[in-house]
Amino acid sequence: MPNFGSCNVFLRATFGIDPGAEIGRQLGELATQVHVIRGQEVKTDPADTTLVFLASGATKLGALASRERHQIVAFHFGGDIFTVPAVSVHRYMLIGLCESTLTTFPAREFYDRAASNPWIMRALLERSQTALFRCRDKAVNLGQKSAGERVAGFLLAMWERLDASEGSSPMIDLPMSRGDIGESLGLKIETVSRQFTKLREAGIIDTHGRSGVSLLDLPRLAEQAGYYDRNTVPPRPEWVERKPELVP
Amino acid sequence: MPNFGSCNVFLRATFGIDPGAEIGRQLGELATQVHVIRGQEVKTDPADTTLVFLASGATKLGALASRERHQIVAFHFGGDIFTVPAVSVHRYMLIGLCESTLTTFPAREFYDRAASNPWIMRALLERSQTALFRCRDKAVNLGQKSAGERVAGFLLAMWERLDASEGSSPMIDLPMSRGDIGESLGLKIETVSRQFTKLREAGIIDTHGRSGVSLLDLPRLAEQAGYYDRNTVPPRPEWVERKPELVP
DNA sequence: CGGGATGTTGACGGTCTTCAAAAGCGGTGG
DNA sequence: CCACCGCTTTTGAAGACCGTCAACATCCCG
Repeated sequence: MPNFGSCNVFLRATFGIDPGAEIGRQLGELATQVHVIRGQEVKTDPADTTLVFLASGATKLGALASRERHQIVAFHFGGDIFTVPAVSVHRYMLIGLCESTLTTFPAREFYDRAASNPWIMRALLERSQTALFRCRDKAVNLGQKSAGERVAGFLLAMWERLDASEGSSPMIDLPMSRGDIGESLGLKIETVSRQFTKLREAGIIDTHGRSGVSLLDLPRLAEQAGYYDRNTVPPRPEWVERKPELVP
Repeated sequence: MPNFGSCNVFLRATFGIDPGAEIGRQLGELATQVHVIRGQEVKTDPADTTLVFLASGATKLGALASRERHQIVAFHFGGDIFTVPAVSVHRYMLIGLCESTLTTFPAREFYDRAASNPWIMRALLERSQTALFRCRDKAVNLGQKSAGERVAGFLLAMWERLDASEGSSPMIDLPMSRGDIGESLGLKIETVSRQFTKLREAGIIDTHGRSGVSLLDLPRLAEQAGYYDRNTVPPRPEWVERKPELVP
């Protein structure tokens, strides 16, 4: 039985599809409406990729490296479109950070039906690449950066994605716990906490309760994150210090 | 001036396009043929994403976290299609592991021209997702696994991708140096070397020269990689030990 | 066969984790 | 409105793992 809930909102907002159109009906047939509360898992097909539209709320996409070792590979917020992979070497799971409503589709069938619509495929491709680029940046952070750099970088990334109010000192309201942050950054909760304390003592941030964070000094925060310079174009010349080796 | 080299091979092999077709001509106009030797960088547009088809050889896609800190986010081999991101918080660069020939396209324009062809878009989307899933697995490894687990997992992944000869004990010929492996796994070269030594002393692998590795005991190697069990379906039940929290 | 790059091994030190306990927040009920 | 209680967060001390520095061995190419 077709499920026309936030699915229609999704199709219209993301792809510009009139829900009354034939393609809208065909895709709507694949939709499953899901509502989760904080901490609850969204069940996805372990045998095939699931396409997810997060209508409202926030979720974390995590993987099990082994029992007791979780890695969060991405946070998602209202309006996001993403995929939950089938089980391979790691098992992924999608969990609500707060009360959230979402629409899920079996990815393969969705693609089959959407293939004839250039706009949809283009939108899916670009969002997939955005996710890939974010994931690559995460890999760089996990592989090369210290705990302090990771936490600072995390705060900057969240500030950009949560689009804080344009006050004098940007303030963000983190929907995830310190534990979630740790699992996202490959750090233990105690280490995350210590880094928050360091940034607070340095006057770079301030914290309010469990979730409120004021970014008092963005340039210094970017510096702590280990970026060259976030606001100017990165260095262009001389990238070939890794010897080009003798020409044939 | 259109460049019809391995581009035609690419279009035919990947998308089933007859190079004589109009779409083939239009895409061919965007192609740039590149030939690199070991250690040489493939120049890509810092301002826009580049789509790359690797006709033959092998490359590494690396990012600069800062000067002197590189992270390799992916290795690619002949036949692979992938993208090199524009410069954002990190600068990416594509470097040959050995003599390689490839074709590059400006991604945006390629997508514009290919949008009307469902097959191409579908193929691009699925390859993008493959890259995303690999990258997520890498993030899990970097964030949660020990040096020993990372090296063992790396060898298994390379064995699968390089498709070793079907001998009694699989043997692979690594095209990348220990340094490259370290940069891929977020470890220093000395640590990688020590882990190789451990695996060799345990009788799990054997090494021949710089690049040859025999995988003498695959099950034990998978065990060292920290996987539950690579050959059976991962555990299905009881995944919600993270309390679903009180129902409203 | 020789030289330089690549890889290996050892000792030591720093960063993050582990283990343990105290403090703070936030929701519930009086 | 305030006191209580559970859970999250913070803080501290000790230990493990990986990184750093340095020396040596090996491989591969000319």
